[in-house]
Amino acid sequence: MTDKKENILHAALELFAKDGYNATPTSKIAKQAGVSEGLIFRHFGNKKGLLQALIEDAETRMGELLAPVIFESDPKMVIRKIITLPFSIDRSEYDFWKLQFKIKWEEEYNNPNKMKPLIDKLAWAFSELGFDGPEEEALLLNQIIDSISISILRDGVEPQASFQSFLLEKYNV
Amino acid sequence: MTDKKENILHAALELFAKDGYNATPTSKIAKQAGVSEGLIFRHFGNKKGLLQALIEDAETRMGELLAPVIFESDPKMVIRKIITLPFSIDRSEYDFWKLQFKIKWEEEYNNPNKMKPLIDKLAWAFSELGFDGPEEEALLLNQIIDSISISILRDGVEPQASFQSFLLEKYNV
DNA sequence: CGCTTTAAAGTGAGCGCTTACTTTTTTATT
DNA sequence: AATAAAAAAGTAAGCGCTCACTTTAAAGCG
Repeated sequence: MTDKKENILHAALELFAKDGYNATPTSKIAKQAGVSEGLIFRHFGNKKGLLQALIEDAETRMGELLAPVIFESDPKMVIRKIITLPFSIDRSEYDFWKLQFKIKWEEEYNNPNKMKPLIDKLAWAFSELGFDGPEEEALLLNQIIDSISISILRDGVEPQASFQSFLLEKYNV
Repeated sequence: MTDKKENILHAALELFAKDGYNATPTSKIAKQAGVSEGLIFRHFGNKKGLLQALIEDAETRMGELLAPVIFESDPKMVIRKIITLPFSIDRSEYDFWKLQFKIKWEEEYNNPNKMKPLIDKLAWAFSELGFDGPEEEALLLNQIIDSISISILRDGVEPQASFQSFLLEKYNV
């Protein structure tokens, strides 16, 4: 990966996250990346290809982020780890995750089943802990995590340690 | 409001909700509305004005939807009504609400404080019911409602009566 | 090593097309 | 015929993308 190629990815990420994919012209990306417009197309084929590269990158990272939860064997720790997750996103990666959430609203990129393995794991954990309706609990917690992430990324809400504690206590983990 | 003006609003709503604002040309809106393109600009000035009209309409409707919750005096009923809300959205209005949620990702249209009155009311209800940390509970429930709406509108998840019951029981309302 | 050849990376002008919006022409109504 | 509403035609800017070309890096070889 050359420097300029990475510059393009970085600029595109920032602009897509802020203004949206369709509202961001390739000319603007090139300008911000300090690169000729043509180079975008040499490296990524077309504008969609550039977005695709960002998405694939994200899928890898999402997998890495969820791995410690999926492979955790202590049910309490599963719940604890998933609750902690959105509060531990690094600021420098906000744009990165914001784009992922934003893109879910574009039909062709949204895959509601992507979270299935996580939800299954949560259901298992709740079941182990003797909750009534572990599937429903899993679904609910997944949605809570989702919505916390959204409030942080979209609304710019400061991640509140107190709210994290509140959740940890609520689930007793 | 003439018929054609309403046709334009209806077509724009559908297309904006499906493809997004920027990806929807006015020519397509006109075609779907069975109207000449110029008429859009006669009625709404410009494309943004058309979007604005849809947003203003939504704000009114949102107020109407939340009024029964805000003015409810029984704390249990406050919780019950807000939980029931996302499950009672009429299918014919999915596009309408989908657009509202989609638009929150555009910085200039997102106003995180819009839900303040509702959250305050929920906090009051939880306080009345003797919950620990009523503010946190209010925030949490508001986010749950938000994420349920999203899963229905964005992911096309069928509203599950069983999940609604699960929540009502969980909150004992 | 030095020299040549090939390949890869990078440039920027510009093309064809679509877009939001405007102006002109037609149609309908009183 | 006069006026307003709608349709049709037109415009200019901006878009994604191509392409002919230059520069830089890598590979082949005596």
